[in-house]
Amino acid sequence: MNLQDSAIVQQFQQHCSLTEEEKVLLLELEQNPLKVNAGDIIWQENSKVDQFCTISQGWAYSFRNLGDGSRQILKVYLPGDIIGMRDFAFSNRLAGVAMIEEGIVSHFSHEHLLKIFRHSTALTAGLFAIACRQQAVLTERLIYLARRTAQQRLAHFLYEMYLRLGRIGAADEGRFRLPLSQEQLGDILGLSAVHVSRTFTAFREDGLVLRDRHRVTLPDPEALAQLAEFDGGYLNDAVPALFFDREWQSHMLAGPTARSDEQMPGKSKAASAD
Amino acid sequence: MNLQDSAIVQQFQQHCSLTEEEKVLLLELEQNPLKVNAGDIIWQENSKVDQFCTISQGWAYSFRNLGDGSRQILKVYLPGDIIGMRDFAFSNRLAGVAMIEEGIVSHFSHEHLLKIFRHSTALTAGLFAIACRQQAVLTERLIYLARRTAQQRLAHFLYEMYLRLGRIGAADEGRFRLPLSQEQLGDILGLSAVHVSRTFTAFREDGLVLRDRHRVTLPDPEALAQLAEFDGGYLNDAVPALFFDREWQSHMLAGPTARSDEQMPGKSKAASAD
DNA sequence: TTGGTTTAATAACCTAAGTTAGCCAGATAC
DNA sequence: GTATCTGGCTAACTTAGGTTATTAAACCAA
Repeated sequence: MNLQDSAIVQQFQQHCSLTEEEKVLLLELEQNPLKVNAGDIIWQENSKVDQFCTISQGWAYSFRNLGDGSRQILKVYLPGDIIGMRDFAFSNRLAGVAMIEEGIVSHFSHEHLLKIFRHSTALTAGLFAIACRQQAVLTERLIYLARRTAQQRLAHFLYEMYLRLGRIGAADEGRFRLPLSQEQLGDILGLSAVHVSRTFTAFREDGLVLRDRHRVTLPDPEALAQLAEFDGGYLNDAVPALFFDREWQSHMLAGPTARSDEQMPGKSKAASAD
Repeated sequence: MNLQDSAIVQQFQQHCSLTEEEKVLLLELEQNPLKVNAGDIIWQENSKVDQFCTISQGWAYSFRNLGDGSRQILKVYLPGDIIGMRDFAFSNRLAGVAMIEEGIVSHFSHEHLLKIFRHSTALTAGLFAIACRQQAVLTERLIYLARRTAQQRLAHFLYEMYLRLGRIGAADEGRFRLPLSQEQLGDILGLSAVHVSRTFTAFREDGLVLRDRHRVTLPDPEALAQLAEFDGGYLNDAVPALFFDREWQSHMLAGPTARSDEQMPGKSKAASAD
């Protein structure tokens, strides 16, 4: 694993220049790559929290099995995402995580996270920002699960995936691969599989979404976004605090002890680590 | 404001011993107390993110106004909570915050948060844990908004408030004050006010919840929890990482430079900062 | 190939919750 | 005092989405 291959390093560098030490700290997160198969459980609900994990290939999702036999999918993870950081505050997992398709994951420990906290304020702020972004994504989902129609929910999800996939180069011109069954989509959106099917049929008739198995085409992504009342603010924003922090550091550390690559990025850019 | 008055310090000390420097860092969060009235807007949706805020008296809530004129309440804040940390990663507020009743809030800056990151790994981990807990609470809400009936939603919310209020000494024997109108409850639970009323009526007939204006009585809180399929794991858990960190520090810093109050708490206890 | 399994489409029917409206009880104002 | 307003309760009606079932197509294993 070198610098260019690391999706994590790339994400941090989108909004913040990194020192060599910081790059090493991040690369260590991907030190133990492990090949996993479709359907593999990364960890079970209620299992002991001993480590976190990054995903560098494949799709995964976190889920909760509910008392009535149904299931809620909480989040879909794409390459470059950090999995399970929420469990930092808990001794047992609040949700299970499973692979949607085969891929590569790397485990890292609590201790490593604390090591980052101790050694780099910038990375700490970055991780904190990632946690905040995850909360924002969750909040957005909460709103549309609570208040929107099935069409809006599906439209919102598809458009969000379109944006996320676009950022990692896995979508172009409204086309992307979506390896999820309608049952899984239902578990994401709080809908029955039957109603997901009905909704896709309605979208097909309106020419909003074309779906052939796992290939999805959005002829007019913006129309979909409008239907979903999609407001991208929660995905596409700067991290002002990081920027400020670098300013502060270079101010205080100016002189022979200042780090070598301490330039300000012209304009801090969106992070997609969620 | 002295040590004993600070709800924030108390919360951190529930699960981690603090050095004097750390206590000062936390106390500074409540340096600028401001009296606010019922209905006052702390900040508006989309306004610029310039600071965060702690609440030491009164209730508040965060909300989003939706396109169709409806509104979703995202979170209810009680004394001791930190408000708006999620916005750390954004330049504009994703949600507004308003007071439910009069109270006291204290603003603090981005810069102060970074100062904490720089000066105390323990506080950083604690703040990170708080952010994780907030995510857990949000996740729980997402699940019941997506999957549960109106009765379960209301039962879950009431029981959660009962636990949170109990922890700050504002509930006893199933009785507490809940200064929320049925319309506000509907905005929290994704229900119409009419249906909230119907659900309260059903609970009253079943003897599960008695409500007189803002006084709520739960004759049998556990029955309510069972109805809601309430699993308290997301509220009541240790923060193992903090514990580990102290162990590490005392290991490395042992000797004359070790801090004075560096004892391990017998058993780390739940934090309620969410 | 066959037969089994998963996934998807559609129809028929059912139910939980939304909507609208009317009414009453406390507050608050004049 | 009376008028007004807000919050809450109930009833009647509507609707979005759930449930069950059937069929067909795609995929997979032997």
